[in-house]
Amino acid sequence: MERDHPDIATPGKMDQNDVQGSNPDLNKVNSEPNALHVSTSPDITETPTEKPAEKVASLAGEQENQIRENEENHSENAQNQLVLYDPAVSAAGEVEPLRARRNSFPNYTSRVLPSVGAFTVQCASCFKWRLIPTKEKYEEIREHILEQPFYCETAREWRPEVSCDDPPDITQDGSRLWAIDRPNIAQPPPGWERLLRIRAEGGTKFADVYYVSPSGKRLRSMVEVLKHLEEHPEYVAQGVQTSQFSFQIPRPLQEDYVKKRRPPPSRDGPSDVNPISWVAPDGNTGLLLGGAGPSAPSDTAPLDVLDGNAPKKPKLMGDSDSVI
DNA sequence: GCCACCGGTGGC
DNA sequence: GCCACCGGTGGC
Repeated sequence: MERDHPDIATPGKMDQNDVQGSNPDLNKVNSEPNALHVSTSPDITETPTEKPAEKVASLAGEQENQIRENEENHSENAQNQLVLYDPAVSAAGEVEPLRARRNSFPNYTSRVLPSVGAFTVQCASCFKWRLIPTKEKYEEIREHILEQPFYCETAREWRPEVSCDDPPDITQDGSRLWAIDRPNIAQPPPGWERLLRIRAEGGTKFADVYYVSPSGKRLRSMVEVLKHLEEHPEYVAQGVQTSQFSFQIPRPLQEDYVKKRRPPPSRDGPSDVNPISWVAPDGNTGLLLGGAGPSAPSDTAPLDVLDGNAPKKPKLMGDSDSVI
């Protein structure tokens, strides 16, 4: 945490259109606990001639409208928001350059998967989004977001002067993909890493979570975790418990990011899905994920937590109402 | 041969 | 309808 990332997240114009500030609806959004935002680079499909960055940019533009609609129509609850930024766009060098992702081809990119670019959490009081400097800090906040709501003052740990009077660090301007994260997910055990991998748009699933053990083993389900712990009693001896693992994935705000499950074969009915009707999904709150990138090993997404305590709803979102 | 990513589905 | 889980495989 030393650097604030405001810069990261601000590539562009996001500050200006503060959707939040001017849009009353946003407040509603705030009542959502956490949201994640992902930027989709995936769509960027081919066109070898174009550069990734450009594509991303244009894509972002398209999404904007959609997002706005969502904002307007919906006011669901976002719980945690993550913001990711697309490295390609923002040029961030921050995170590690480590391995190139599988889809990054040598020259032309045929597709780039989105990755979490930044983590944000919404202030429970003013509802502005504050970027969280590191994934670890984000995970720490997320773990207790319901019992310990996040406020701008909380960010003073890394930004001494910040307060609700300051403009938001990031806003939903359509340049990123946002997703809603789940609140209260345990931090991974020391030495372990929880990775969130965003899948390409149009697939059957939004993302995958996996854990990397201290020895580098990737585990993709609780079953695998259990098995691995059995094979490595030393971890158990160190205090590692299954309750420290969660494979819950955030949900994209863009409703059609994930392909719907097969359209029921109705016989005459237009079984075809109509591409365009999306109704406003949920609020827009959320997180943004960025494009893949440099991000390294962990591309997880940052999350932002929003308020766990929205004045209005007594229950936080959560879980119970998952989705829908 | 490995493994990151994706699809598909059983079970709730 | 959702999601935990895992098989398959393209691309390295």
